[in-house]
Amino acid sequence: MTKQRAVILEVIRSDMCHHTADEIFTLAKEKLPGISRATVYNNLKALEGDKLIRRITGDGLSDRYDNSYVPHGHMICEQCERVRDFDLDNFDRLLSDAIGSEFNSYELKVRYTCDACKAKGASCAEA
Amino acid sequence: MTKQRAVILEVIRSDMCHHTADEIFTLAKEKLPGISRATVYNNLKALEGDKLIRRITGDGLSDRYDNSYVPHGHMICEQCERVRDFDLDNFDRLLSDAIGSEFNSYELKVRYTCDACKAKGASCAEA
DNA sequence: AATAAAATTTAGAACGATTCTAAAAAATTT
DNA sequence: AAATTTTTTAGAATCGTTCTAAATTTTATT
Repeated sequence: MTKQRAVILEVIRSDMCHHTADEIFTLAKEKLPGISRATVYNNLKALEGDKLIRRITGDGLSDRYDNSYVPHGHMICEQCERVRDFDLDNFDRLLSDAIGSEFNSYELKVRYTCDACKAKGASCAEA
Repeated sequence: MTKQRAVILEVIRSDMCHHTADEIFTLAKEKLPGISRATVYNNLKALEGDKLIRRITGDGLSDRYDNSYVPHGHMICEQCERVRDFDLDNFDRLLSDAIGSEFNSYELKVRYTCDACKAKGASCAEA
């Protein structure tokens, strides 16, 4: 656990936002100005390997990183792109029944419009 | 509906595989040798806009295209990367209850090891 | 049919996110 | 403290996708 890795993990754990690698790079640089982009990517990969974080792929945009490794649902507002977590009861069982096999992991993303955006605009940083 | 678009749609509908843009480009070129990569991308976007196909993002790799627009689950073998469809009963209802809101679409991907790969290797093209 | 206007195609450049590379620095082992 | 291994750094390279501008095709108008 180098100091770079510690800072990166701290950034990811410091709030509930699901940051992109680039956001993590920017935030980490505030605490460790000399840090390199490659180090961020290296450590994000290592941290996921250690099951400390989880990469969320496929908003079509950049990947994001979740401060929990345990699979759960993500609800993504199509207006503000804010990502929230949610859970489904007994979903693991439901899934393995549906596919007729054990599985290694899953990814569940729901696109919707959040309450805030139904009225006005908002971004993850704001609320 | 230009002849390029017709060929692209035909390629996507010709089998159950969930092809990448590049695979679709290669297959389309067999029928229309002069076709350009940009045309494939343009038409994939247009076809999704017309709700004739659905883009599947985030295997970490290239996006893939589904010959159905209706959301459903995808089970992805981690060995051979073959993608299969599956459905969950009443999943729309379950989801909207879980997130406490209506939603626009969802994406559900399960990573597992398919039966074929539990024994040997296999690719989408083979079986 | 001829003309004009609009939409589509093409080839390749540009782009953004991520990965790779090689050298320097830091950490660990002996 | 010397040697070995791991990590970091900066920037180049890569990959998938989007953009651009010119050429072509299609559609609409006479």
